[in-house]
Amino acid sequence: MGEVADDASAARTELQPARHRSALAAITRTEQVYTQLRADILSGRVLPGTKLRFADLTERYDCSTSVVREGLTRLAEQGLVQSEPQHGFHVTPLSQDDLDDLTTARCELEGLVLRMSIEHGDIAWESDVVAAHHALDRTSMQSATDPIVMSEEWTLAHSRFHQALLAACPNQRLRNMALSLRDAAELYRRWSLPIGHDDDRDVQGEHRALVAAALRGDAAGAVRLLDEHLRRTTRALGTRERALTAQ
Amino acid sequence: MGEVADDASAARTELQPARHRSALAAITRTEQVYTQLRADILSGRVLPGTKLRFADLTERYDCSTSVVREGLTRLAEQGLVQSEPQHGFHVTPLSQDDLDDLTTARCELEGLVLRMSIEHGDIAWESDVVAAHHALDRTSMQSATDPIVMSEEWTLAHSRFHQALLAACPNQRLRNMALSLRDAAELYRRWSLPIGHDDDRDVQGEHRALVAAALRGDAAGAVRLLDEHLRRTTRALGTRERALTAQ
DNA sequence: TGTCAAGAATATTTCGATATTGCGCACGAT
DNA sequence: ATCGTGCGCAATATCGAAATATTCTTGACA
Repeated sequence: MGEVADDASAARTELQPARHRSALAAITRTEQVYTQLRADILSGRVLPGTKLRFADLTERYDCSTSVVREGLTRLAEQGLVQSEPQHGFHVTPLSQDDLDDLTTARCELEGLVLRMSIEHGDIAWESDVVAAHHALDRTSMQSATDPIVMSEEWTLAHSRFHQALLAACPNQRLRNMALSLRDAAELYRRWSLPIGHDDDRDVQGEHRALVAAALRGDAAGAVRLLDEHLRRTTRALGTRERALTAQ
Repeated sequence: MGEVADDASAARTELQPARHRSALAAITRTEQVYTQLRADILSGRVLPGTKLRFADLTERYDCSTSVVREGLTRLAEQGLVQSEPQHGFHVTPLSQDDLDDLTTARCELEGLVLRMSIEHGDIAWESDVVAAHHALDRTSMQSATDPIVMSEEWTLAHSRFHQALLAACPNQRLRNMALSLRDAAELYRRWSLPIGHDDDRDVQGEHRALVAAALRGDAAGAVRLLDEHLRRTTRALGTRERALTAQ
C-alpha cells in the first residue's frame, strides 16, 4: 500500500484536534484507530489516492474490520477519504481543481472567521496568539534529519498558530468548518511542498504581519493578509502535478 | 424510544440530498439504513434528545448492529446525532444557544454562498429558481390531514427552493457546508414551529422578494433579504422552549 | 486471434456472538 | 444512618467468520 515511511512508531503528531472529543479520555479502540488513521493520512504516511484495504489496515492497527471500517467511515464523512460502495475506500486524491476550490473556500470562510475572532478576541486570546507565533517563529522549517522535507515540528507549530488566530471566533460551527478546511489543505501542503525553503517568500514575515494586524484590531487588514497568505501558498503549489496523481 | 409517529412506512421524503452519493445507485444495506435513519431524524419521526439503542434500531431497520452503527457514526460526524463512547448515541438535543449559533453561521455562510450563486448564475439557474419558487408558492403550508403540522410537501418544496437559490455557487465546498447547515436547521424548524401560520409574517412574500432580487442580479439586496428571512424564523422559534428539551 | 463465459480468487459487506464497560442495588462494616 | 464494596444486569464495543460482490484467470469457441 502506497506508504512513504512505514515507521509506524514515528512520533504521532497531534494533528487530530480535541474539538470533537468528550472530556473523558477516549478509551475505545475505534477512537484510537480513527485518530491514528487520520494522523497517518494528514501527516503524509499514506499517499493520496492510495487504496485502503481492510486486510492491510486490520493488520497495521491490530484490530478487526469493524473498527477500521468505523474509522474510514468517519474520515469519508469528513472528505479525507472517499468511499465507493462495494469497492472500498481510498485516500482522497489531489487535483488542481480541488485545490482551487479549497483555496477559494478557505479565503472566504477562514477570512470570515478571522474577522470574527479579531472582533471578539480578549487579552487572553492575544496572549495565546503571541505565544503560538513565538513558538512558530523559533521552530525550524526544515527537518533536521531530512532537509528536503518540512519538519513535523514546524507543521504542528504552524497549525497551532493559525488555530490560535481563529480561536476567539464565538461561533463554534463556523470555527470548526474553517478548521476542517485547514485540515483538508494540510494534504496539499504536505505533498506539494516537499521543499520548505521555496521561492522568494518571506513566510515568517507574512505571519508577523498577520499577528501585528490582529493585535491592533485591524480585522480588515488581517483578512487581506490572510487571503494573500493562502493564495501565495496555493500559487506555490500550483504547477507541481507530480505528486498530485499518486497511485 | 421517543418516537412521535411510528408509521415507519410513511412516505420517505427525499431529505437526503444526492450530493454525497456516487453515480451508481447505492445498493448497500448501510447506505439504505443510513438514509432512512437520517430521514427519520430530519423529518421528525424521532425526537431530539432521544437515546438511540442498538436493539431498537436493529429491529426497526431489520439489520445487524454493524450497519446501524455505521449509520449512526456518519450522522454523528455530521452533528445530527451525538456519540458518547461507551454510552451509545442520541439525537442531538436542541437548545437556544445552539440555535443562535446556527443562525449566525447560516446568515454568514448562506449569505456568502447566495452572493456567489447570484454572481455566477446563468439562465438555466434562473429558470430553476423560478420553477422551484413556483412549486413552493403553489404548495400549501398546512398538512391536509393534520392542520397544525407543517406539510411534508411544503417542507420539501421549501428545501428545494433554497437549494435552487444556492445551486449556482461555483464552490462545491462552500455550497455543501451551507446545505448541511440548512439540514441542521431543519430540526429546529420541525420541532419549534408546529404551527405553520404563525405571527404576522408574509413568508411567501419574503420568498418572492428574494427571487426578484436574485433575478435582477442584486446580490447585496438578496443577501440582506435572506439574512432577515433566517433571523425572522429564528425569532419566531425563540421563545418555544417546550420542545427543546425532549426526552 | 479475439471475445465471452464460467469459475477461482480477492475484497468488501453483513452478521451473530463474545468480551467489556458502566450502572444500580443489596449487603455489610463503621 | 452513611459510606464503601462487590455482584449482576443491561448496553455497547469488538471480534472473526459467513455471505456477497467484484475482479482476475482460464479456456472454449467463433
